[in-house]
Formats: sequence, C-alpha cells, structure tokens
Amino acid sequence: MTTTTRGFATIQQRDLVNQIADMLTEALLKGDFAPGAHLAEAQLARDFGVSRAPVREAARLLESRGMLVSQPRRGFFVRTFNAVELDDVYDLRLCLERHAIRLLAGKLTTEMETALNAQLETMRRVAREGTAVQQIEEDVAFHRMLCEFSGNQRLVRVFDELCHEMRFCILLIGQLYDDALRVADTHEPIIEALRTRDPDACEAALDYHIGIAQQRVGEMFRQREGL
Amino acid sequence: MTTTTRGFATIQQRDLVNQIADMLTEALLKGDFAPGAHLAEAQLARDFGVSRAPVREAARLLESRGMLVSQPRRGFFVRTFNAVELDDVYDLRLCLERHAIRLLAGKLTTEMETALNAQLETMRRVAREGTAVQQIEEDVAFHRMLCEFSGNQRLVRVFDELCHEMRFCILLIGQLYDDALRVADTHEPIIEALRTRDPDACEAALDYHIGIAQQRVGEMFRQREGL
DNA sequence: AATCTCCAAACTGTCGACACTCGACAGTCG
DNA sequence: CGACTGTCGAGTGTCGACAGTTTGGAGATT
Repeated sequence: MTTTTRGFATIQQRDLVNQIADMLTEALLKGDFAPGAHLAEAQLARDFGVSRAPVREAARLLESRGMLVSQPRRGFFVRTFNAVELDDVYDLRLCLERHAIRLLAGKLTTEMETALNAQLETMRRVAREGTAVQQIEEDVAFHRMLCEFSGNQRLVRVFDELCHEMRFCILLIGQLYDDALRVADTHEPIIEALRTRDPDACEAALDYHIGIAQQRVGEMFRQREGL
Repeated sequence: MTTTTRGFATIQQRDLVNQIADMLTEALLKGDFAPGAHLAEAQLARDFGVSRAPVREAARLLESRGMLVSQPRRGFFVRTFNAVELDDVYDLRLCLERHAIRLLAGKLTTEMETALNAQLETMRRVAREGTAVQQIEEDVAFHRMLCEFSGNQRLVRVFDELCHEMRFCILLIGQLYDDALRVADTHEPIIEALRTRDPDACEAALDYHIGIAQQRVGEMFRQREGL
C-alpha cells in the first residue's frame, strides 16, 4: 500500500473496515466484479486475509453508498443500474448543483474564484497527460468545489454519495472522455457566469453543462444496455 | 411463485440487525439517550439479549442515516445538531422539494391530486385527535408524497434520510405543533398551486410553507440551544 | 491542594466456530 | 415422463472469546 510519501509510515493504522471498503470500492470501479455478481463474504475474507466480520461491515458501508445491495440470507450483490436510475441520479445531481451555484453566486470570493480557476487548469493538464480515471476525478472535484463553496455541508455529503454512483456508472460504461480537453473547456462558462454573480446566468450555464454530460452518459449507457 | 393466492401472511423473520436498528431508532426518537451520549455495544447487546455483532451492524446502519456518529476505537455516539447543521438540513430539504414539485407540476394526475387531498384530511384528523408524533409523521408523509410523485426515486431516498434527521431534531426540541390544525391547513395552498400546474406558483407556495417551518424549528432550536 | 503516574475496569476491533438457511441435484414414487 | 422429496454443499447470521486501547480514578509527588 502507498504507505510513505515521506519517511513516516502511515500514522493512523486505519481500521480494517475502511481499508477493506476502499479496496472493494477500487475493485468495483475497476470492474473486477460483474454487475449483479454475488460477493461471498468468506471468499473475500480469505482474499484479504481477515475474518468475515470486517468484510461484512465494509459491505454494509458500500451498501449505504449505493454500490452494493443486500438480500436477507443471500448476501451482497454488485449494484446494477438501469437507464431510469441513471437519469434519476443525474437529475438529482442537477438539482443539487443548481441550488449550490445559486447560493454560491451570492457569496463568491476572490479566493473561491482563483481556486476554481486553478482546478480548471488542473483539469486541462490531466486532459493532456493524465489517465481517464484522473480526468474523471478532477472533473468531479470541480463540481464538488461548487457544492462546498455553497456553504451547505449536508448538500456536499449527498453530492459525494451521488458521485460514488456516477463514477460507478461511468466506469461501468467504459471510457467516456474521448476528448477530455474539450470537456475541461466546457467548465469555463460556469466560472464566467459566476463572475457576473447573476444566479440565473449561473444556473443556465450549469444546466447546459450538466445536460450535455447527462446526454452523453445516457446515450452510451443505453447503447451498452442494448447488448 | 405465489401459486396459492390463499392468504398465508408472508412470514418475515426480520433479522436481528433490522430489529435492533428499529428499536434503537425508536429509543433515540423517544429521547432515551442524551445527545452526544456514548452507546456501549456490550451494554446494548446485553439489553437486547443478543451478541455484539448485530448491534454493531445496526449501529453502522444508523450511522449511515446520520443518527449516530462513530469515532475509531471509541465507538458510537448519539448525533448532535447545531443550528448551522439544522439550517443545512432544511435548506437541502427545500432544494429537493422545490425540484420535486416542479417536476410534479408537469405531470400531476387526478389520482395524485386525490391522494394529496386525502392525506391532507388525515393530517387534519390527527391534528384533532392524534399525538404529536402522529402529527409529525403525517406531515412528513405529505411531503414525501410530493417527492414520490415527482418520479425520481433517488430523490425520495435522500428525502427519507433528511427526514430521519429532521424528526430527530424536532423531537429533540420537544413538541412543536402548538396548533397542529393550523399547520395542517398551511398545506392546502400547495395543493391549490399544483392544480394550476404552474411550476413557479408551486415553488412559491412551497417556499412559503417550508420557510415558516424552518423559521419555527430554528427559533425553538436556538432557544433550546441557549440553555 | 493541584498535578502527575500508573493501574484496573470497560470497551472496541477482530477472530474462529457453529447453527441454520438456501439452492441444486439426484433419487423416488405416482 | 413428470412432480415431489431427501440430501448435500455453500454461504449467511450469530455467538463467545481474546487482544489491544481508552477511560476514569486511586495513589504518589510536588
């Protein structure tokens, strides 16, 4: 594991549950498990070299994040998405971000603005020289900043949950960003709209941006679903 | 599957985890635990007459619902709210319901309308002859219907999570509905606005309604907090 | 009297084990 | 030949136990 960025071993021996949850999440996002596949606790416990208790708790954690579902006496299964559920997620995300950006429009500081611009630059950089996973992460990070700057922490929490599901869907589809640089550029109008501090302009810019994203993902998903 | 339409009630041996989670939820809403109090697994296990494993899992469930928080190596504690967090919850709720009612305005059926009216009648009935808990439940049920009729199931899930927290806050404050009948009546303008099918009118009616509720709860909370 | 040290009790994180349940398969009976 | 039944393996739900950690207080020190 990536223990040391510097000479110190990771201080807080993170408990097994979180470690296992992270590893499972990574495996799920990497596509190591087929959608709908059954996750056998005993098998996972053997793989991780631990007992079943922490595996069970980690699985419950992932269930609460919407990446697994459980059936009584049958165990945990990889969450599947249909097109309707995907639309619901994007619709809800739009709802949250609209609200966030309207709040943000009224309280934008120069620090926030420079932070958003910096993030945009990061996105452009990874668009040129990063991996698809990195591109998605930085894209998510941009939108997460909008939520954070809104000031509503509870909203951020829901956004994070939704992101888990969106990531899951996107990586389940395969690659998405055929032209990452162009995608990064589409975030610029959002910053520009924020600079005007006009809530309606902000909402319009966001609607346009997310609408495109949803359409793209939706198309690819339905295409994949048709198989 | 259900070859015999004969009426055997579906025997549901609900597993311990859910039973415990429900009992804990009830106890929390009843105020059996002080805010911030430590929940000892072993003690609860003894009280329920089970082992610690299902108690732990139930506690994790309640943590994901925002009613408990956990600290590594310290265990689970009853969630506390401050005024800012309470405002965040109501702000987010407003965000969700606005979105829901706008969606609903465009697809309202007569069945939905009669269902909402029936719910309003139920609210008036329990306002006269019901308990405070019942009044809150029916009030929540009305708003939940708005979310459900919007068609976005994911939105309903988030709404349910928020409701857990709001219920928790409200019952933590003490009783709220000094004049439940009047509160019930304030839902009528929402139905009337829906009947016009004008999204803006719906949003305005909802804003007014929730704004009052938030103000009330906020005031009482700050008052209680000052102690 | 206030503070520090150290110890014991209580508690959490984790483990291995057992009982019960579910699904599949094969055998039995009409 | 088809439907029912008994059996078996796999897997979950739950339990009791152990080890390491945290907490609160008794006793020692200044």
